[in-house]
Amino acid sequence: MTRDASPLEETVEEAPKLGRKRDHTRDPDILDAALEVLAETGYDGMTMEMVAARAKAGKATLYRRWPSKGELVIDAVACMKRGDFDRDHLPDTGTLRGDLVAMIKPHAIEDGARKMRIMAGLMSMISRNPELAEVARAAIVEPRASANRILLQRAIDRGEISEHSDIDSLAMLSQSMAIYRVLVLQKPVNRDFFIQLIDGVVLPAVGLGRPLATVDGGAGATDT
Amino acid sequence: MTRDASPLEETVEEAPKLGRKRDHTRDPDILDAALEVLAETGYDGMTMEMVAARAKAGKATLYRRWPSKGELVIDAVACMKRGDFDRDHLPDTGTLRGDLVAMIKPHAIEDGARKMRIMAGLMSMISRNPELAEVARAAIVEPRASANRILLQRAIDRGEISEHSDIDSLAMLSQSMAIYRVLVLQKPVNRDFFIQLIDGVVLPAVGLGRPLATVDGGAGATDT
DNA sequence: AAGATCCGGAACTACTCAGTTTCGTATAGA
DNA sequence: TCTATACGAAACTGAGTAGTTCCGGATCTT
Repeated sequence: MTRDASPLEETVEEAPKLGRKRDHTRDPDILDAALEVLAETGYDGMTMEMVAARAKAGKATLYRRWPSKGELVIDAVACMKRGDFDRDHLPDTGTLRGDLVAMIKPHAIEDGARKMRIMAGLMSMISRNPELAEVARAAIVEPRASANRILLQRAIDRGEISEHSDIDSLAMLSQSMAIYRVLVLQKPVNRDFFIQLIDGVVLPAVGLGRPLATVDGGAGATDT
Repeated sequence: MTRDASPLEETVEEAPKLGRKRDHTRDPDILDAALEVLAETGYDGMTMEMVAARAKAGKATLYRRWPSKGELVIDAVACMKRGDFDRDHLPDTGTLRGDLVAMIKPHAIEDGARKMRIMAGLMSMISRNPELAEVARAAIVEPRASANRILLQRAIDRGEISEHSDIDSLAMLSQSMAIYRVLVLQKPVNRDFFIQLIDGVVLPAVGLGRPLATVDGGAGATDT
């Protein structure tokens, strides 16, 4: 887990007297490689050799930095949190539907699909490893759910939807349906799926019927 | 996969000339044991020794009947289809809410939770084994989804909800939220959760507001 | 250039587990 | 009772992998 050495040795660690600096510059490559392999083969299928090969590193380098496969995986999953939604740059189109539709960007879909594949590979481990469960929740699930929560709360503040809406359930809804669709049904999660989900479930659930016969997002959404 | 022998040997198989009949009476125990271990440790964590020990059988007996671990698992998952909802004995209370609430029985919740644990253990395998994916879908997800579809269709036929409701999405909704809650959020899926889901998401989504302030199911449901 | 440190590669150990083989026993039919 | 068969137990084989060790070379600092 990229843990620092104990305070006792730390003075030694932080004073590289001579030679090359302790840069650990290969860490990002290794973590990325671990995520790739994880998405492709799952936790049990992933071997340290695969990760090393993918990162063009030596197995020894991995073990110099992480004490075990489990710790490497936890670190890799945790570092996924970077590069997610900025809470300050969420869409703000003036309508809930516009905001939700604006969240559907090719990059977001692709990123979400990758995270779900990783989640699938971790599933059986997650049920038995609380630390991994927490890290995965914080890195994969929470960012998107909290983004949705913000959009819904804004809609309530605008008076667009009832203040009694079950925000927590609704924030999880799109993610849970997407996970279900990808992992269980093995069907693609694309723009059409999300639009149908928004218009067929989410908006009806908050009391906003379909805006304009579902054919086009008439709600002036600046989606791209 | 409990495949019969090829037609050529079948005559031999079905004519046990002497000695004990080919009863394979241990099969159900072994399949049950496999499901238990699967739920507890996942596909990769499950070993043939564990299954044999749990079923008080010998490893050799397993291999006499199934050619490999993969085939045993597929058979075990497939045989879960038995003992699910009878399409003829679904609740029929006269209202959609009554029907949905009547589906929440302790046994159904427990059974569902077990299936989800099994699903979690199969997740990473499912993405890479189409046959297993299909078997799991047919045995675990389809029965419940189709039960919900029937209830929703009845509500449409009664004129209780709009015929434009997105039945397919709604039928999957409770299951996808339950999977999400159990596997991702690691929170309990109990009666309260389902009630809140029905009143906070499903019914609003089909245009039926909360019936009586959510405090009590005033819809005359004969649930138990 | 010299010295210290990190790296990639490869060989190695120890262990787990899928699948096989063997053998003594229990059981059902003749 | 005799015999064929299925069974449980245990030993065994072979492959794969987590984790370790060692070494030559690359790179940075002085």
